[in-house]
This record gives sequence, C-alpha cells and structure tokens, in this order.
Amino acid sequence: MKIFDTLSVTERYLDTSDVVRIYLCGVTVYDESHIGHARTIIVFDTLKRYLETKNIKVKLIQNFTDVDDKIINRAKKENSSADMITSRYITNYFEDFDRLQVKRADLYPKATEHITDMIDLIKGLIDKGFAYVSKNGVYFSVLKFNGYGKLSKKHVEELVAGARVEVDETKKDPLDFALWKFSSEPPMWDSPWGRGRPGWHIECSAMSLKYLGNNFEIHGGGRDLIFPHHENEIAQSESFTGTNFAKIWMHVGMVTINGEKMSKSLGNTKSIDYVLKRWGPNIIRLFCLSGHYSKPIDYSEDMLKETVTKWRQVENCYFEMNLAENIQTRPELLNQIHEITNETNLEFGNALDSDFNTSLAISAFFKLVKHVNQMASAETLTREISDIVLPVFHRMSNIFGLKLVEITEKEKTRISDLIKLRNTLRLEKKFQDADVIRKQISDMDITLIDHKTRTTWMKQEKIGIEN
RNA sequence: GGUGAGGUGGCAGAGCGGCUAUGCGUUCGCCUGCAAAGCGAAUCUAUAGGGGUUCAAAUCCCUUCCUCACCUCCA
Repeated sequence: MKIFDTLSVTERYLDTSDVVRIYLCGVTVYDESHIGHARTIIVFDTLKRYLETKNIKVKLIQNFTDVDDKIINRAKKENSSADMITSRYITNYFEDFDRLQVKRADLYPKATEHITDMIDLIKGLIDKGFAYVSKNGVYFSVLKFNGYGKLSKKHVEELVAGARVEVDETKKDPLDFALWKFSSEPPMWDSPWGRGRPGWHIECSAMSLKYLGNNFEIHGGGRDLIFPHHENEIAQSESFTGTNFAKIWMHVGMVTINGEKMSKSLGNTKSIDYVLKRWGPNIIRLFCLSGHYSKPIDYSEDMLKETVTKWRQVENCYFEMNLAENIQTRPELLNQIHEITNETNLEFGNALDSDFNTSLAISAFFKLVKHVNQMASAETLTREISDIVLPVFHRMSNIFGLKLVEITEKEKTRISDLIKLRNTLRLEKKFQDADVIRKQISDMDITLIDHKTRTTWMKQEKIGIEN
C-alpha cells in the first residue's frame, strides 16, 4: 500500500511486514468536537479498519491535549478548573465518536499524564544543546536543528522575515518555541527549571516516542497542523533521538462550510452533535470519505442530501439481498455475479492501496450496489446470488464503518405476515384496507417496496432532517 | 510576499499519455390500485485560456488567468 508523504512529497510504500504504528494528533479538549475533527478521525479509523481486514496489525495512538491556554481560559471564564473542563470534553469526545461508529484507538494518552516523560525529553534536549532556559521558560533553539522547515517547506530566513512570530525579548531567536513555560498558577508541575507547564508540541513527541518508538510508520493529523506543530515535533524528536522520526506524514484536508473556512470567529462551526442529529453517522461517514482525504471537502446541505440518496440505495440493496428468495438461479447470472464481485474486490483494494483513495473505493462499492439493485428490479436476484454478494458487501461497509439497521427473524416473520395480508386485500381490490396495513408497517419505520410479483421491504435509518 | 495544493459535464468527484470512472440533479419512460423505492434512456465526446512535445494529452512541458490552504491557536 502506498501513502503520500508530506515530508518527501512522494507516495511511499507502507511497511506492513509487522505492526503498523500510527500516531494521530487528537483534539484539545476545551470545547465540543466538530465536523473537521470528525473527518480526520474517520479517515484514520477507516484506514485502521482496512489494514485490519488485511490481517495487518495496527497500533493506533491518539492523544488528548489536556493542558493548554485555551483550556485555562475556558476554566477561568466558567469559574471552574482545567480538570473539570478537560474531563467534561473527553467524555463528550467519546460520546460523539462512539456515535460516529469510530472504533476506539489502542490508547488515548493525555498530556497531563506524561509530564515526567516530557521533562526527560526536555532535559535531553538541553544536554544536547538544542534547548536553553530563559526567563520565561525553556525554549527550543530552532537554528540548532538544521532540518527545520523540511516538512512545511519553509525557509528559516523567510520565517524570520515573516515577523508574525511572537515577540519575546527573553528568547535567543524569534523562531524559538516553548518547551516549558514557567507559571505560578495551576495547572502547573515542578520541573528542574522551575514550576510551570509544558508547551504544546512537546507532548506529541514525548508520547509518540514513548509508545511507538523512534521511527514509527505513520504520523497523522489535519493539514493545519503541518506548521508549526508537526514541524516542531520533528525538530524536537529528531534532535533528541538523532534519527528520523515518522516514516510517513499523512495529512487530512480541511472541511469548509459552504465554501468558507470553518472558524469560531465566523461562527460557522458544525459540532458533531449537530451533524449527527441532522444526518446520522452513516451519512456523515460516507460524506467524509467521498473525496480524497488530502483534499478539502465542503459541507453543505445539498451535498449531505445527496449523500442521503446514496445511502438509501445501499439500504435498498442490503434489504433486497436479505429478503431474496430461495429460487433457482439462472446459470449465466451465477458466473456473472462471481465476475462482478471479483472485479469489485479488485477495484476496491487497488483504490485503497493507491494512497487510500476512498472516493474510488466508494464508487466500486456503488457499482456493486447498482448491480444488485438491477437484479432485484429484473426479478433475478436469488438467495444464492445474495449469499455470494453479501460477504463482499459486508466487508466493504464494515471498512467504511457503515452500519445497516439490523433486523431480527421475529420482525421478518411479523412483517412478512402483514405483507401477505395486505397483498390478499390488494388482490381483492380492497385498497383502503391495504393502505391501513401499509400505514401500520410504516409506523414500524418500515418502507414497503412493491415489485411485479412480490413485495419486499426495508427498515431505513431515520435521518433527522427528514422528520 | 513566501510555501503548498488545485482549476474536469448543471453539481460533487475520480482518472494523471490511447480504453463510456462513479454518483447526484434534471427530463422522459418502465413498474404500480395509488404511492414509495428501484430500473432504463437522454442530458454526457466535460477536461480554465494560449502555445508546445507526441501517431495520440484532461493526463507531459512552457505560459497566462483564477481558486483554496498554511505562514498566529486550529483537525
């Protein structure tokens, strides 16, 4: 499998001979998570699912930034403590992402639980001459690391000229960034240099090195983290270990809202809770995976509505297969369906192996769905064919993290009895009575589909916006 | 200003030297007691403008124009 690496600006082969170690920069827990976080995390969740279906072991680590100025400010504003804020939003995070059908990562390390690891790292950097203590804290000496700028393709001279870096007389160079900030109010910890709290970037270096080693397979996050966060991580980690840091840097594109950047100041952020209430998890996942992960994607009502239509076709296909009758399959169709499923599998795998092209993989999936729906429409879909297609269908929907509504045998029997009754009434042209039964069935969230010779049904996911 | 990514049919979005991507929308049709869903056909020889390379270019090169992101916290 190849993945585009931001650092080398080329597609690189992912080493799958052993455990694939992935570090994903998670969220700062000071507010609700939004659709932008959702996209990045859904992409990595899908990647993990895909690798795992290929029997590749994955170790996914995703941190929580739970010490940060924004958290402190929020705590002050609410007259609360940083702990209260972070624990509230960590709980909120899991509620959101469980609903989004995101599988749990292997570990969710918190910055506050790794203070000593960070202190050790900073010590090492000072010993090696890459960091120094000043009046306000401990700083990393950017100019000492000669690879600085290699990820974001920035030149040190231009960064200095940019002059948008914070002015701080106590730093040796304006580009230097904080590893440790002195502070006399909580949250704070003791350190060899004085009380304070860690800078933002050091936590990811400390935790990724601790749990994944010096040179792990993938480091991921949103595009906006390339500079300065990931650039600084590289500087710290490589200065400390003396070797290369992550093998592949995988960055996910931004989510825009009606073509505009999503930001607090514009007031156009869409929280996960909001989008889930409106569209539900399957639509959101399908939407997030509908374009290539590296490109921006635009959230708009129209696009989401379009996704709903797509999803209905998948549901239709699923129910047609589940309700297919055990009748004789036309022999030529049997060969055809084997061919189609093989082709779909191939196309699907090729797409994902080639820089995780979920857009193409989804189109392969939809081709299969279309074929099944065609067969259903032509009354040629049988139990035998469905049994061939269903494992393929399930494998793909599982990789995308899509979840079809479950139906029990009891429900099946109950509905099939009602359908028989209704069809008898229809034959007797007692349409009003038949409609009463249809209403009764639709009250169970079930939609009937009348074919030429039989009636099937589906239990569709309820979409908030349609009610 | 610097750096990077792009500009593909009404829309979304793949392809990245030769082969209808795919999906949505719209219109018409099939099916139906009515509906819903589904299916079929059309829209659909679309590749920002101009040069060039090539037997062949959306795909490679040059150039012009435009868009977006990052350069401050951000997924």
